Amino acid sequence: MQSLRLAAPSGFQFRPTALSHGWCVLRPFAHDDASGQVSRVQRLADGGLVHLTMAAGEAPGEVRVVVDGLETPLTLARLAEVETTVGRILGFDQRVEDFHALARAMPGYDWVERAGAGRMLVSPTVWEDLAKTLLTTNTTWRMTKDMVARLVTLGEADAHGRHSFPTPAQVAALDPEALNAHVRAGYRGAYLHALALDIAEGRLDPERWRDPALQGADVYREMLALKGFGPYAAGAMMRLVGHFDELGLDSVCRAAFRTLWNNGEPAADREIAAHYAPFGRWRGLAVWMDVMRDEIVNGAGSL
DNA sequence: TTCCAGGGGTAGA
DNA sequence: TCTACCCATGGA
Repeated sequence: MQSLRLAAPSGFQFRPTALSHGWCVLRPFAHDDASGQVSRVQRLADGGLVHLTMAAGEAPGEVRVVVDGLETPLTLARLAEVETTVGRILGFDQRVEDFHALARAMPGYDWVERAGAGRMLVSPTVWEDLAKTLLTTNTTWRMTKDMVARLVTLGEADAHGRHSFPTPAQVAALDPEALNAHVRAGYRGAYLHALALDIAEGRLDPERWRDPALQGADVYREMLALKGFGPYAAGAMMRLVGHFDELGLDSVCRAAFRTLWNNGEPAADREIAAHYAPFGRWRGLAVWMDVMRDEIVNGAGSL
């Protein structure tokens, strides 16, 4: 076991980042309500499996990471990989200052900067986020958690039986029927298998989408071209690769808008879009802040 | 039994 | 661009 202390960017807050959406409770992530810790098993580039436990550090702007499962002290290469992975998961590279400045000036959004919200918890690979997003479509959150949990058992397990997220090759190695017999993803199973196969065989490189130099419209178009990814799924994925110019509306976003901004009345998507239009290139993030406001500000425990 | 969930694909207008 | 219909799954 080895304990690390990582320096987070200015203004970073652990809790609102960990709870920025439901990802912290989708395997292999786990969230401990009492301690606020986020943990997961991670497969390193050299094949070693580590269990990472991430938490707010004692000092402001510090994140504490406990690494378990491999011989310690870690080699320098493994140490560097763990630091990079944790920084990515917690969005250390996400620049939220401009969004905070904008939110500060918008009625009803001043809490965002005060709470230190705006960073999205992401997976170590875009592939993992794609697979999970696909499994949120047209199903309940409960079912999503169950499908993801079954999918994750295809990954390698550590000595305690805790699995890492399977690689595209591990998922693609099963035939579609066997995959779906295991994951029980319904019609989504074929899309999941095709996605894994495209990545494993090099036809698709979703990691590229994290390049901030890419135009959001181009990334969005490529996401929409994936089977099973419509406006909701592609819009939600955009948030996870650092582009916020799509709304990614789903039933949760519409419900949040109805409650917060429309006197409990249903609103057409064009009305919702008009509300978020003043946020410009940040509108996709503003949508999600409304969804998570109760969880982050009040600890609603809805995850 | 029917409805619906953190929707999307396809066919036909 | 819009609509109708279909798509597995499982809880309410």
